[in-house]
Amino acid sequence: MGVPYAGYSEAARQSIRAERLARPPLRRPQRPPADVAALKVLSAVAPLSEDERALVRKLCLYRESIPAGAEFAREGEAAPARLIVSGWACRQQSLPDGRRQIFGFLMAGDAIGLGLRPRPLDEVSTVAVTRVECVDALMLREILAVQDGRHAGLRNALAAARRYEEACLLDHVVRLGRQSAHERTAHFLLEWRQRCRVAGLADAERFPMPLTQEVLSDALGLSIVHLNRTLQHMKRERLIEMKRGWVEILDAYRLKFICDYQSRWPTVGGDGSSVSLVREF
Amino acid sequence: MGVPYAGYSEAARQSIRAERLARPPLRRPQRPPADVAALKVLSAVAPLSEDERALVRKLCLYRESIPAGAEFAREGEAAPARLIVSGWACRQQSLPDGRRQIFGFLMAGDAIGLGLRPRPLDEVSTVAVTRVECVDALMLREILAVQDGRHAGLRNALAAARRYEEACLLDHVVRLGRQSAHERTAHFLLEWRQRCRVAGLADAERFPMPLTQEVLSDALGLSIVHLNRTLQHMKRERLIEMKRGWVEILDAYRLKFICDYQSRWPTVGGDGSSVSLVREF
DNA sequence: CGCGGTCTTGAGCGCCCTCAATCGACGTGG
DNA sequence: CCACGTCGATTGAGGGCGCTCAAGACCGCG
Repeated sequence: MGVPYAGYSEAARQSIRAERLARPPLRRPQRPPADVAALKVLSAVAPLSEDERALVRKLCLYRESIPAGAEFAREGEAAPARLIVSGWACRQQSLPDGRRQIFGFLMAGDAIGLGLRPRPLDEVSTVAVTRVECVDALMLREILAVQDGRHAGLRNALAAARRYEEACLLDHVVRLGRQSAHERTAHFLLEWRQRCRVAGLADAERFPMPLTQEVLSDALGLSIVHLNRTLQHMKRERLIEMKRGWVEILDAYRLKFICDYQSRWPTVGGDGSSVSLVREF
Repeated sequence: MGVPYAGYSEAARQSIRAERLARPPLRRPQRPPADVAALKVLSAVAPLSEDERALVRKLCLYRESIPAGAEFAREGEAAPARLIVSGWACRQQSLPDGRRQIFGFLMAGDAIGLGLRPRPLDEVSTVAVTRVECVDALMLREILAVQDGRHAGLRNALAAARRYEEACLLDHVVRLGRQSAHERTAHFLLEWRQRCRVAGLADAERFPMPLTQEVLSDALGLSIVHLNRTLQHMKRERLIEMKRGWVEILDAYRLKFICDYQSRWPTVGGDGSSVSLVREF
C-alpha cells in the first residue's frame, strides 16, 4: 500500500550534495574580456546597440566563480542578481526521500535574480552543475528598472531569454508526461543542441554535454540505468555519438522524427524584429 | 524500433474533439449578479477595495457562455481577454499521434489573455473542459495597463493568480517526473481541493470534480485505465470517495503523507499583506 | 428503448525500475 | 611508480508499475 516504488535509496547522494554545498565560492582575479558566449546569446534574438554590448563586456570584467555543486539560491529565497558567463546550472526541487526533479538548465547568457517581478521559477533551488563563471548583475537590474528608451535591446534580450526558458518548461512537461524514454532523450538533446548553437558553443553537429547521466536522468524523469541504456541504444542506432563531454548528432532528421521536435527558439522577422518572443521586460 | 509505445491508438478521440470545436459559442441573456466565485478567488489573496469589487461585479453582468470542448485560443495565438466566472478549462498541447498533455486547469477567477507581457503559457491551446461562463475582460486589461495607484488590489490579485498558476506548473513537473501514479493522483486532488476551497466551491472535505478520467489522465500523464485503478485503490483504502462529480477526502492527513503535499497558495501575513505571491502585475 | 459517453474490470506484456557488480578514468598519497 | 579511493559509466538479472487491448456495466439523454 501507500507509497509505490518510492525510488532511489540514495542517502549517499544526499550527503555528497550536502558536502559540495559546504565549499565556499571562490573569487578570482579579473580576466581579459573575451567576446563571451553570454553576449552572443543575448544578441541572438534582440539586436544590441554598441553601447549595450560595451555595458555587458564591462560587467564581465569582474567575474565570480562558483564551484560545481554550489547553490546559487536556496528554495524560497530570491536569488542574487547574476548573469552567467560560462558554465551550466540547473533549477531543481528535491523530494524528502532524495528523489530530485530538474526543471531546466541555465547557460551562458542566462540571468538569475534579474526579473523585476519574480516568478516562482526564480524561487526554486538553483545549483551549479559545472563550475560557473558569472558576474554581479545588480547594476543591470537597476538599469533595466528604469523604463526609458535606452537599453531597450538588452531589456528585450533578457525578456526573450525568460520567455524561452518558460517555453522550454512547457516542452519539459510534455516530455515527462507523454513521451517515452527514447523520445524524451532525443527531444532533450535537440533542445540542448539548439541552445549551444545560439551561444556559439556548438561545432556543426557537435556540442558540449557537461551533464553527468545522473543529472540528465533527474531532468528527464528516468533512472540512471535506463537513461544509460537509452543512450547506448541511440549510439547503436547511429543516431548520436558521445565522447568526453561532447555529443555529436549523426542523424538529426531521424532524431526529430522520433520525438516530433520543433524549436521554441523565436524566429526573427526580416526587419530584425523578433516575431514572437521579444516583448517588454 | 524508433517510437516505443507511441500510445493511444485514438483517432476517434481526435475526431470527437474536432467536432466539439465546430460548435459555435452561445451568447446568453444577462443574469443576476450573484456573488461570484471569481470575486472570491480574486479577493482571497489581495484585499480588494469596494470600488474594485463593484467593477468586477459590473463586468460579470455581461456573460458569455462557452460550451465544453470549445477552444478559447489556439496554439500560438494570443487569447482574447477573458475572466472566467464559472466552469473549468485547461491548457494543453497535443502530439501529432493524438497523445495529449494538459499543463493545468483554469477555474473561476482565472483570467486568460490579460497579461500585459505574454507568457508562453498564455499561447498554448486552451480548451473549455466543462461549459464555461466568462466575461470580456478587455476593459480590465486596459484599466490594469494604466499603472497608477488605483486598482492596485485587482492588479495584485491577478498577478498572484498568475504566479500561483506558474507555481502549480512546477509542482506538475515534479509530479510527472518523479512521482508514482498514487502520488500524482493524491497530490493533484489536494491541489484541486485547495483551489476549490479558496473559490468557496468546496463544502468541508467535499469538492466538485467535473473532470472525466480521460481528462484527468491526460493531466497526470497516466493511461485512463491505470488512473481508474489508482482511484479505485484509493477508495478501497478509504482515502477518498467519489460520486457524481464530487470528491470527498476521507483522510487528508494520510493523503498528504503519501505525496508530500505542501500548498503553494500564498500565505497571507497578519497585516493582510501577502508574503510571497503578491507583486506588481 | 437505443445510443453514445464514461467508468470498470480482466488479461497480458513491456517499459522502466531497483539491486548489484564491474570497469575505466582520474586524482591522491605512500 | 603503483596501490587505492572515488566518481561516473556500463551491464546483467529480476520484477513491478503502468501500458494496451478488449469487453462489459452503468448512466444520462433524445
